[in-house]
Amino acid sequence: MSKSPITPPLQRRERRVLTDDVADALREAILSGRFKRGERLIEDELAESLNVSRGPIRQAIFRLQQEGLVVHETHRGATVAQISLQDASEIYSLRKALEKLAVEQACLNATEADLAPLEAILLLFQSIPRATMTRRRVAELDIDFHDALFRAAHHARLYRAWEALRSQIFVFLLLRDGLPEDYLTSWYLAHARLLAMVRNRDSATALACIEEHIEAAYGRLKEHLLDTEAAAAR
Amino acid sequence: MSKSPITPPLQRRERRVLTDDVADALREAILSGRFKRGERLIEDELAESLNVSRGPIRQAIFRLQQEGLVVHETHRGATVAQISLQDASEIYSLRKALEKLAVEQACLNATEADLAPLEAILLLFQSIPRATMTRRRVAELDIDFHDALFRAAHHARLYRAWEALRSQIFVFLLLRDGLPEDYLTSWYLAHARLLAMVRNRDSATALACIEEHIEAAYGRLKEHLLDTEAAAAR
DNA sequence: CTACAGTCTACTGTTAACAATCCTGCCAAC
DNA sequence: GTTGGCAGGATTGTTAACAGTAGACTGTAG
Repeated sequence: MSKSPITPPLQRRERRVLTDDVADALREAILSGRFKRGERLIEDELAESLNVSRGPIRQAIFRLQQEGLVVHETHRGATVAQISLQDASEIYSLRKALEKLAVEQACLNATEADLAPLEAILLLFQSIPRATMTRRRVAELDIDFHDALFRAAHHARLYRAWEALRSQIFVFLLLRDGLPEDYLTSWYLAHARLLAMVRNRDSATALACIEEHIEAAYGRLKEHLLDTEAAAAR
Repeated sequence: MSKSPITPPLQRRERRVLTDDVADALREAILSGRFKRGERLIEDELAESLNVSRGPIRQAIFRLQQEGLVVHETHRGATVAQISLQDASEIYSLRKALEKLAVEQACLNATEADLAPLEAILLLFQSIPRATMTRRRVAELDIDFHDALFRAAHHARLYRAWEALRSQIFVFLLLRDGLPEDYLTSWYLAHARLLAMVRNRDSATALACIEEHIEAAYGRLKEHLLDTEAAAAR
């Protein structure tokens, strides 16, 4: 996920605190694969390597647990979360429910200013030469698009539920490594269509659209997971 | 919410830690109204009154924030969350989405053992003399019933999303203070019907049922909030 | 009376030392 | 060979002291 480009004007600039930095660092380390799945996160080690005391590390770990990137057991410590087919099923079924609500609410509440970021992401996507496009870059744009959609819904609790899923979805998006041309074009079309429908306040069609979109994403993911699983079993 | 009566067998008895106790104490204090809405939670005070250092208090506050009972701002401290009509709308729209998914998944995954607690709660409800029934007791049974439903869905992430809403819903259930006879009977009927449908794996009807149930609950709540708001304005 | 600057206090954020728990490896007993 | 203690080390949970910030308070000038 890229840092949000526009800081909203005249809003109380929320102060960053050590825990925030630590959480960002750990999240990045996990997402970039520097920490392997299942690896233990030892507070002392992290504290030393990040030059911080254990307090902020501790809080950051709890935050990442809430994001689903880490599992923590009392007196046993934290480990990087592992993902299974079952997890994928959970994540995408919940995601579908949340995105449907988001679309519905966005159709009701979104102003044109809320939709501008979605438009901007699509334009940005178009402006990037296909040759320089990386899997990671697409994943970031994808997450940013949906993030903006959830923001446009103006539903704080829904947004927090989405936050608990977001990083886990990002992990999935990074799994595959090919970037076929037809994926890029269909990515653009699907998102552009969705935006148009929300803009038209066409709730029913938008709902069908997002549902299909998420299901397609899950289908591709599942296929990939089954493939790699089969390959690993060999 | 009453403590769960049956501890599941052969499961790693998760050790309780100070943070857990503190979180429970604070939650109880908020739900019982001992802490008023908007009241500041001062770490030092709480630490002293609970005879614990500030560490566990801190963590407990973050946990309650995640449950939506408390809002926390950097360098400013935590306050007990206040609820508005807008919040009620958010909570019930999200709740509807989550419960629909829960019902769907429960129809797919629930074993008879998962449904037994639901049955038990209904029996318990019947066994309590109407005269001794309190608003709080009904609220606890209500939350417990839905909690068991979410458990029966066998969907860890969905359950965590529900946990982030549960206490807030409980607050709403405690708001009104009358306990009309027809409310009690319709409560029983609605929940019994829902259970029967899940047991029959009748996903479509169960979905319609839960949707109606949540919408009715929201309708009653909204009416009440508008009433008290109007009364306060006078 | 209002607007503004500087100080002061109460509180949160951070640190580092202390206590409790879990896990490992070892050894003895059966 | 397997089971059951029993140290010892590694790691988390807890505490208490230190550092930094936000908001209130005071006093002064316009």
